[in-house]
Amino acid sequence: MTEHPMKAIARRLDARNPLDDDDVAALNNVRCAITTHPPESFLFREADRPGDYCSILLSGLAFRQKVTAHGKRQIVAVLMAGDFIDAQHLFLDRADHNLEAATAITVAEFSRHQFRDVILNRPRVGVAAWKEALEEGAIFREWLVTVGARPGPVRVAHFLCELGCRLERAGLASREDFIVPLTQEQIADVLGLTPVHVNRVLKSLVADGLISQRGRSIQVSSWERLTVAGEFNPIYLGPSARHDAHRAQHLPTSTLLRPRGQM
Amino acid sequence: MTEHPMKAIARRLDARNPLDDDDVAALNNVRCAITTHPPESFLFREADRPGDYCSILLSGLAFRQKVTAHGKRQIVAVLMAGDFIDAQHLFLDRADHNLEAATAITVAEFSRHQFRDVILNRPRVGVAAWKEALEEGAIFREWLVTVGARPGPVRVAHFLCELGCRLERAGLASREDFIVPLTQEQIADVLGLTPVHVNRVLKSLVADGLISQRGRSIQVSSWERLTVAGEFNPIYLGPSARHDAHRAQHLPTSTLLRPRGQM
DNA sequence: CGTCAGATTGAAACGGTTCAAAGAGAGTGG
DNA sequence: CCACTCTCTTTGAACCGTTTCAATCTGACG
Repeated sequence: MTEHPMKAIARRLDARNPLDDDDVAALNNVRCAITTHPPESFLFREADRPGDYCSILLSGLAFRQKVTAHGKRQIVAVLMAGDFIDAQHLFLDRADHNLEAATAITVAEFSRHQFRDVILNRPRVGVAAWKEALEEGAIFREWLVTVGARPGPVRVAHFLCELGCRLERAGLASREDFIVPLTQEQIADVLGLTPVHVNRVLKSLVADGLISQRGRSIQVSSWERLTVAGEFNPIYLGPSARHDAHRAQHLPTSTLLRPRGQM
Repeated sequence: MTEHPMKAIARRLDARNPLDDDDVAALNNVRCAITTHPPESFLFREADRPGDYCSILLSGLAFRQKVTAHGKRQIVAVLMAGDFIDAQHLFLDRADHNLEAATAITVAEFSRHQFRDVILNRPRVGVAAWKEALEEGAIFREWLVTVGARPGPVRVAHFLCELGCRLERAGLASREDFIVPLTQEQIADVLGLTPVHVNRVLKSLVADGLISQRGRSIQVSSWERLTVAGEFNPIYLGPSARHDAHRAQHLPTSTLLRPRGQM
């Protein structure tokens, strides 16, 4: 908890691509500080020019969101401990979305310019950062599929599967028993549904025996059935996701998805 | 057209972050080749391990797509001349989506490992590549908003605005007169609608005098009215988009979007 | 014990889908 | 140059998943 915050970053990057001692030393030289933010606070807003820092989330849950001209909010990413908050601002000088804390959060802020130099001058760190950024891109694509092409019940199940997997991977929970610190309204804004509908779908998942709820904590009764209900295939989360996670079943797309090299 | 294909890449990267002569020379040393692909051909498929090349689109239109377990296709990105096709595979070794040609396309393929080395060892090139990748991320976020939070007519108008802007920026057309080489079914798969509904919405845009159609070519009658109808704010496309493009009007979100420094 | 945000439920309404059929345009072959 | 074909576009009408509105319930907290 009170470890040097740069260690958290080094650990995260090392998990993507192994670093050597010099890399870690270079990261440790980056100036940084810890800040905390209450729920519903904004770390930056669309159109802002970011300051000279880049940060990762140390604890709590946050999300990226945008608001349409008609006042509808869409949550476009959910961040948990270890995730980069504003990697975009390493190289782009204007925010395209808002970053909001869902719970109380603690954040490690470090010098953007110093970190940028490490990324650009140390290939191993650069590769790790690239993987990090590209994996977030893969999540965006999967979310686009969920929101654009899946019916409500599948969206909810898929979202639960993803959260479970990511929380487990981050060492924060088991994918079969975790807490979703989001209101149903926020879940609705993730999935492009209404809170009322999210509520009904959640109830039906419970009624069907796929999950049970205690407050905001979710117990998955049958991980396999939930992945089928959510058409969940964790390939997009990258190689370190659990190996035995179930591939999506019943693929009527055999021509499209030729499984080549079983992994 | 028959220029050295590496030049196209150098031009694209230079537009994101200025390169010097050595950078360009390093890029020119990367082995590369030109290939062509007919409409509906796939350049790679989900779960594939990419080969040792990385490519950009030289002409034609292509898109990234995924197919759900229930057989619905979602198009998650549209690529036009100059766009990177598989930057993800520079650092990730498994494809998370399918890449399909919408028209006949020509592609410049270059050595993935060589290009990767240039990116990692030449900071100016690295910065340019980062900006490129991060801007695509911003487009994903905006698409998520469109698909998740905007009604059908707004989705269609927004998509037309984005295509017009990007085609103009790429020097391929005027944003007020361009060709969309996609079927209405493909547009539907971009926007998470049915082809029937896309057709009706398109007709209504024509009836309202916002655009006119001749085959698949679109003439924008009033760019301003179209941006309002599409809630289109080009900030997410990055700094080089046209300066006078209209910001989204009627923002009931003044608390969220404080305009700070007019650009 | 009162309050307040969030969760839950019901009933009516609607945006978009589905199904089905007809029209339009481009390319092909006789 | 016409007839044929095939794909894409267009239109109508019934249907349905989701939204909307409104009311009630629940649990946490001061």
